Amino acid sequence: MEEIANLLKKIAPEMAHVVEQRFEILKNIYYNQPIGRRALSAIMSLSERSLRTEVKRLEELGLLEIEPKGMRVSREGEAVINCLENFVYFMKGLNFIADRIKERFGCEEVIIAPGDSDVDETVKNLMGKEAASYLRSFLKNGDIVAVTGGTTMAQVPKGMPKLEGFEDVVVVAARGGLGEKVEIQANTIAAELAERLGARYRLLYVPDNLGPEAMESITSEPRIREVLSLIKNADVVIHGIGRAEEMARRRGLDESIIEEILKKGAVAEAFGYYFDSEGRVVFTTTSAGLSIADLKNVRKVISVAGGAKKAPAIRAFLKYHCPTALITDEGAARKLIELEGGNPDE
Amino acid sequence: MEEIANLLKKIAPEMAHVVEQRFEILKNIYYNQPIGRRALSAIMSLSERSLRTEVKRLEELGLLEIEPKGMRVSREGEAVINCLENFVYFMKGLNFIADRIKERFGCEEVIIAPGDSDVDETVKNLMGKEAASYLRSFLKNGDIVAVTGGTTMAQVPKGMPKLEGFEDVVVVAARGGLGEKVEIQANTIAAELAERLGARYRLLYVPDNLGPEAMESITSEPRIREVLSLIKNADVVIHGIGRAEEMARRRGLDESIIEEILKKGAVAEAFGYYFDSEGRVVFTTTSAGLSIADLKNVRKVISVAGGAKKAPAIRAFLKYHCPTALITDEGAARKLIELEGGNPDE
DNA sequence: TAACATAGGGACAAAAAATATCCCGGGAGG
DNA sequence: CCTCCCGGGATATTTTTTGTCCCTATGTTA
Repeated sequence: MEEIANLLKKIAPEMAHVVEQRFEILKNIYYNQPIGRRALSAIMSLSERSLRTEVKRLEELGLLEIEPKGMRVSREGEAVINCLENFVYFMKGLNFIADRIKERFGCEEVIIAPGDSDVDETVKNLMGKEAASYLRSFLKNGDIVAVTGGTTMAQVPKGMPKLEGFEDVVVVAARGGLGEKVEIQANTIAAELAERLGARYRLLYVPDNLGPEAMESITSEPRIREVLSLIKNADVVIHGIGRAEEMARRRGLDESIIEEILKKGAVAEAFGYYFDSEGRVVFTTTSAGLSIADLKNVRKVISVAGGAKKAPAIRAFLKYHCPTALITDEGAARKLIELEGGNPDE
Repeated sequence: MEEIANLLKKIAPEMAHVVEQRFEILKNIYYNQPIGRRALSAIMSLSERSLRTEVKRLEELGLLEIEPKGMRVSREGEAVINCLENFVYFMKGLNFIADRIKERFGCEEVIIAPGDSDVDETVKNLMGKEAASYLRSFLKNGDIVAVTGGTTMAQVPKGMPKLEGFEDVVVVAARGGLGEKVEIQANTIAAELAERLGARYRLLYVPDNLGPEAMESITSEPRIREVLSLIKNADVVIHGIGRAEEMARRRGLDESIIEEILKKGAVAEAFGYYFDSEGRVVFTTTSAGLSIADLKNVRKVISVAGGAKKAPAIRAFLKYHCPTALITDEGAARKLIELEGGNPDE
């Protein structure tokens, strides 16, 4: 397949754009159906008119159904979306970019979803799907899986089909820490993922930023201790990476502390740790859960994060610790190569 | 590969067309280089201007070199031609057409070269190559191979690489019959094919249309008898199919006889036999060699014929006897489906 | 050497296609 | 009932493609 994609790019590079765009349109409709032209043209940055001509084509090709309620992708269109994803991957040269990231940072696996989640929310679905299918590829019954929160992480359980045979898997939140919307909290994600896997789950309720005494008293609770011990023995960790400032705000840190963190050059956050652009830990929230030093002992670490804006954060984290697998998107991946002084397009 | 071609046709058929056209252009330049725009636009039925834009693109893509002497395909262009050929096959849906022909006429194998040899002489090369590679796939040392003449058949030895290990193969002309240009006579082709295979060959010099007495005296010659016995025991027959009128003229039949043959509805000729559109034998030239009744006993029969104009002739022959393999081209294959009341494009 | 054929490429008008903009009637939901 | 969004038609404008004609360079032949 890769050869054919390269061949086609050689003889008709325009085709890449056309195919990518149509794929993008189809995908966006799929995730928002039924949707109208105007709404869609707003989501994608495309003039309504040019979207209309494309849509008309897609309808003629039978990939799309246009109803008074809006547009929906046809049965055939769905099939095309699924098949096309891999093809678009090669068409965009993402395999090449993935290889370069692998080589540069030493990851075992790098998976890049086409698109940029900064621009197109649906790309997060793809990342979730990829993370889920990667997890599935090696997960054994009896494993302990720790997960963190975040909007991207929230897509991981959604991308996982209902499975059986994982009754002895335990999914657990990697860190305490609330203060976020419930649907993107680690605990929620852990529960959802467990449900998909047919596995068990354990929740961890430890607020961020407790004082030392309060922390001690909470972590001495037997139920909490039990969960913490699970976390320490996690076989798999799936986690998001955030931009330092954004995460600090979302976690409700004091403005003075935020200022201090940023002054120290923090650009990335993961597990409640803040990293500067060289991958050094510059600040730690006092919360219970997975300690970053434990990462080395974890069998599989899966980092999931995308969006061009997050590229510096991803880069910082990769410099600190190279995960087993990085699941990202095209926007972040291209930017990452740029930050490393390369040109994504060869 | 087939899936990708179908996918591409589904989501961007215009692009598929562009790829086909560029491939066609590249191929035509390759077989005629160095060639100018005007000459090329005459060969292909394309306006000079539109060819010019395409050519410019191909040059920008580095597949083509434009020199004062004319255009030539670059080294990379050659690679693209080679790799793309199979892909174009699926893109044009030729596999689908081939399957339909197989099913309709019961052939074991149908191979379709892209293009139409009526329009583009170079397509005959492709047919020759396909025939050669098919022959190679099953030929055993010790086999007897009988061949006929014709312009298309002449491409079969040219498409055969020099081989070893076929020292005990004997290639022989299937029918006597001269009156053609030497380079497309069965004897010439037999000799050439034998040379490529590293095999032996035997020639057959029996003119067409001898009187009964002359025929008898010739066929009683020991050397002739020996060749005839080889032919009767042929393991493989590779033969062309011609249009009845054209062949009758080329063989130098009397005008009155030609008229009579055509009156009987003859449309096809093979081995010196003439068939009407229903596949009935309506006339036989009196010549020595393979009798058409012997076809049934031949292990492998390979029919090689192409060009939209020949479709009725091919159809007639297929109705008489379904060969093991039919090697034809796109023009003939599409027309064949049409004649059978189908639509080549589904 | 001069005439000739064929090469690529420039220029420009005509045609076609893509694009922007606006508006209309219709159905769903408040 | 009104309002909002839906698809789709109509039209003017811009951009791209296509058709035509001519020019000059280069290599070949008489």
